[in-house]
Amino acid sequence: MKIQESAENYLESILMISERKGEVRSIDIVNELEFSKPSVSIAMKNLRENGYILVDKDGYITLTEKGMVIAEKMYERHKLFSRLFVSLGVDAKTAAKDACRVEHILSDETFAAIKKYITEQGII
Amino acid sequence: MKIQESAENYLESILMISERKGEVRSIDIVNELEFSKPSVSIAMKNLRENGYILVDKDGYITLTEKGMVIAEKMYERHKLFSRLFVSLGVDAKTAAKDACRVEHILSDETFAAIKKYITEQGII
DNA sequence: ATAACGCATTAGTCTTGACTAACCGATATA
DNA sequence: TATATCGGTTAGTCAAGACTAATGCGTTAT
Repeated sequence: MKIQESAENYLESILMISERKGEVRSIDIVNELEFSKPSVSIAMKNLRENGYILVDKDGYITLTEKGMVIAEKMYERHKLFSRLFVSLGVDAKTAAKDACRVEHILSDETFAAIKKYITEQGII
Repeated sequence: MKIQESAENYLESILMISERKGEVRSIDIVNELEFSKPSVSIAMKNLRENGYILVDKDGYITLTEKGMVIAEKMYERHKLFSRLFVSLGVDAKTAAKDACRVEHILSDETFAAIKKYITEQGII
């Protein structure tokens, strides 16, 4: 089963929230992403059933190894593109919004090439 | 009505085909994008009904002013990103595929910033 | 003249991923 | 104790955008 763009996004959010506040429940994701409770509930059910997250009896969510791999990949891309766009003069909010879309669609090859370039050039 | 990503893609293809072979019918788009005939037929119906294209009695398609504006915007972005990715060392096919996705999702602001940078740096 | 082909369309289906309305169960509070 | 709130779930809906199967309809070839 190929992971979908929306699933990648949820996993990334779980990682971001857990770094920020230490624990993650569905309601935190609702507030973070501004999706409805049912939307998040159904997404968490799918992630759980496919082995990307664990949910304890009190509703606290943790990433599995498999989920963490994806979350970290997306988070790295997100940070890189946000910073890149801002350093090119884009407004922080727009940069974040664009990064949030771009991060999911680029091939590994293209991402690696961009990363290499901006690292070598010392752009960010 | 906000134009959708898929509509932008069809308009861009119409422009590319018309530059390449002078005339465009639905079947040319089928061959170009490798979608099914019904998918293209329905898409053309929507573009026609929303004033982005004209279709004559023999099925030949032309862009309206409104359609051309979008087609050219996407085509410019496509060319810029393809060339950029290739110049960073990405395989041409992958570069084209990634450009084809990125071109639709970036804000005007971010695209302008990228364009400015790569022009100033003489990258492509 | 009839069969075959090429192009377009119609009808109906599927998946992704969002939504609202309504409800459940636990905890907190008047 | 009755009720309100909070977090979560179930059921059902919607839109975008693809698909297949089948049909219509000129044109070409037998």
